[in-house]
Amino acid sequence: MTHEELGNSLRSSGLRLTRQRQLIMEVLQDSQEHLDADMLHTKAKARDPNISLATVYRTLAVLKEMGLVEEHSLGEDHAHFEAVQGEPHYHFTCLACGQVIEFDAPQVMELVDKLSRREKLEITDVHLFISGYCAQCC
Amino acid sequence: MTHEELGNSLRSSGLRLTRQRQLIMEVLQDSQEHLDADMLHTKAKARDPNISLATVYRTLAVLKEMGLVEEHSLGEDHAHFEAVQGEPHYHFTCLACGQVIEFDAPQVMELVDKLSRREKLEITDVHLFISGYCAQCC
DNA sequence: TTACCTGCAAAGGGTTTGCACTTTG
DNA sequence: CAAAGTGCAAACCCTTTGCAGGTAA
Repeated sequence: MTHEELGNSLRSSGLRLTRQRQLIMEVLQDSQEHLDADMLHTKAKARDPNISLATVYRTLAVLKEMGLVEEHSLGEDHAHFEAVQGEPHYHFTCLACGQVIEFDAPQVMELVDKLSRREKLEITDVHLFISGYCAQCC
Repeated sequence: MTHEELGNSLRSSGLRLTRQRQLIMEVLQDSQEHLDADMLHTKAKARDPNISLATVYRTLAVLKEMGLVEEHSLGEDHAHFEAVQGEPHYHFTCLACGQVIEFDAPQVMELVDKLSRREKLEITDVHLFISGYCAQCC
């Protein structure tokens, strides 16, 4: 997602492309991990020392609403965020070391499609989250 | 789960069966909904006006640890709790009316088993959570 | 120019904890 | 009786919000 693409997406919703919004999007995209709001804030401050945590939260809400960012509860008491990639995928978290393993599983969307047809649901979000202990920590 | 069964489970972990713990377990089992801590506290107070919210939280932690209770994040900012039933099952929440639909899906555990073998994981928890709009709210 | 956005600091709300007292085994 | 559990209130921590000043379009 380029500067222009982000700007267009925002403007088509009547929103503005600010320095802070672009920075937060960049940090999310540059990061392979699943950042929480505080880590994101820290990384963003490295490039804009004045950016506030409130802006981080407000921007995450905007980006989520636009479908550019996903929020996950990875078993902790606070949220983690991730720039939306192409294919849907899911997460395993090790309760000992905290490592997150991503995996895909097309069966999940098949199952969800069946369910939504059967129950006439309009699905907006699917989260499959697994926790336990990884090979190193078992 | 009877009084005696709960007592045995607790004692085998070096814990005690208190009036409060039994009450909280009973309220959870009698309830079909997915109660949050506050609703559980309210229902428990109907039978023991002195029971505190802190005890509810502490007891939920104990029951979770023992595998008798599951905690779910149903898309809200606070947790919901449910006495563990026989078969694993999953949840859909309507973003408009808040209704929760439970469904089972054996494919999920198949998939999880494959993943755990491939990655040599020891799985302790599996949560599949779907949100969107139900037939009435679409 | 004028909405919209930001930073700051304070408020909010669910959850946890320290402590003195009570209760279980 | 000793160890574990409870109630109360305060502390915690993540997240949201009110407001005055700043900024994109």
